Amino acid sequence: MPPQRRKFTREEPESRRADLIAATLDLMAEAGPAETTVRAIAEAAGLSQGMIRHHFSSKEDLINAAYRAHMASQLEGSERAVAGTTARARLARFVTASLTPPVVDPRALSLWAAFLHMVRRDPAMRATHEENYLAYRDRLEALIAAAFAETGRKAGKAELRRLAIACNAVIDGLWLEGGALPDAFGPGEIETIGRASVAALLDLPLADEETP
Amino acid sequence: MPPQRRKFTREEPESRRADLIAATLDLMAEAGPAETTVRAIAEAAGLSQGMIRHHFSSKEDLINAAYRAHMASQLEGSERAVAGTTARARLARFVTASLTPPVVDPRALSLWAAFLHMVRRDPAMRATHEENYLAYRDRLEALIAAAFAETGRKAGKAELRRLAIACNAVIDGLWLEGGALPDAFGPGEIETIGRASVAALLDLPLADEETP
DNA sequence: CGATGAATTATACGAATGTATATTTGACCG
DNA sequence: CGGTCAAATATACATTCGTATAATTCATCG
Repeated sequence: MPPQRRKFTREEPESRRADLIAATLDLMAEAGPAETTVRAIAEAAGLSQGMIRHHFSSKEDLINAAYRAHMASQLEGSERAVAGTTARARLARFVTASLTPPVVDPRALSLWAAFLHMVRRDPAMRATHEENYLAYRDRLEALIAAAFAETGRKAGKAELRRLAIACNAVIDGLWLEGGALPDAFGPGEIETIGRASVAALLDLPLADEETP
Repeated sequence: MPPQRRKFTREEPESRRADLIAATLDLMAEAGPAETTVRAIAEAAGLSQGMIRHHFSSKEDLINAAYRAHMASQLEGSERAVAGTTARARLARFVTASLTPPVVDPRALSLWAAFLHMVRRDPAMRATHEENYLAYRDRLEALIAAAFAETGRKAGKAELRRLAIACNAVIDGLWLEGGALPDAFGPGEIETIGRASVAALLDLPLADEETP
């Protein structure tokens, strides 16, 4: 009787890569970077550990791919459903989308912390990070400028910058606190406070979200 | 000729513990948790690696002690120089102190990220964390309430809570961005935006900081 | 000044990690 | 239906980690 080997089915490399990336993000978020070993990743993906280096050139390569996938998903979350008839409505929905799951999520915060040190050190990851970060802030600044223009408000370049930084900060802070202490807020409380805070910072009434 | 052994001087255990804690925080902030090994800590402290388990019961014990020391230092940073003649001045200085080094610092952000996963898992660290976090928010809410009372403003309990959350969020967000991208802001810009934002959120003019 | 003992160094050990290599197996094709 | 080859498993290897233990050395005290 020969020693039994695991049965398996052949899959497209792309599909396996996606599985490994998903398993990496799960572990990174829930167990932390220290527990995210190649063996743990392979087991979480239901594969043998050789698959990491078969589909990726190294563990670091897999981590980088997982980071890119996560960032893309986050950006997509903020961009979702920003449509609206007026600029103020678009701004309001942008804020709401940025403060709603899956953007605000313990998992997202956990991943952000897990990746921070790697982002600091690895130039490729750092580039990905700054790119997405500035894209988000520019998007916010453009929405603010449009809302101002719509209501006839004038704002200098410097003032616009300050307001974008402030709005971005309150959104980031709520994102952070909502992810760190999800039970400390009632349902919808974070989004409500976020919209009200942006309105107060801009001195611009933001219409309540329209039902799509 | 006997094999030469390192020379050393005896120190108070308390002093050695402090050295090891400082080395741990340095490594954690600059190299990340993965590089913070007992050997690296001992080398950074200029000691041999046996000292970790001689002065602490385990590496985890040392990490916990380092975390407590860091949190105490951070809280002290926010509390510094909150004196002032009026409640509004005290609030303004509290905001400023919370957005000035060493509170706002890439190192502090790095440490926060490094400790996040440990805080999630370890009940003792989690208790330390929530204690300090809520102490900070309560302090902010009390300062807001005092500033309102001073100017004759009335605010319900729920409104006070929402405003404290919002102010806390903008401070946290600026803390995060200032630590993540220190070069993206001019000197004093973060504090200025922080004070202006809190003033806008509360609809309460905050006097510029008085010279002490 | 020699004995005492804790502080310190040095070394060793088992477990776990990332990587490398060898072997097997499933699916497609002529 | 047998051959082919990449996908997949299994195993081995060197390194590093936290921990444990043995061997020294500095400082204090009678």
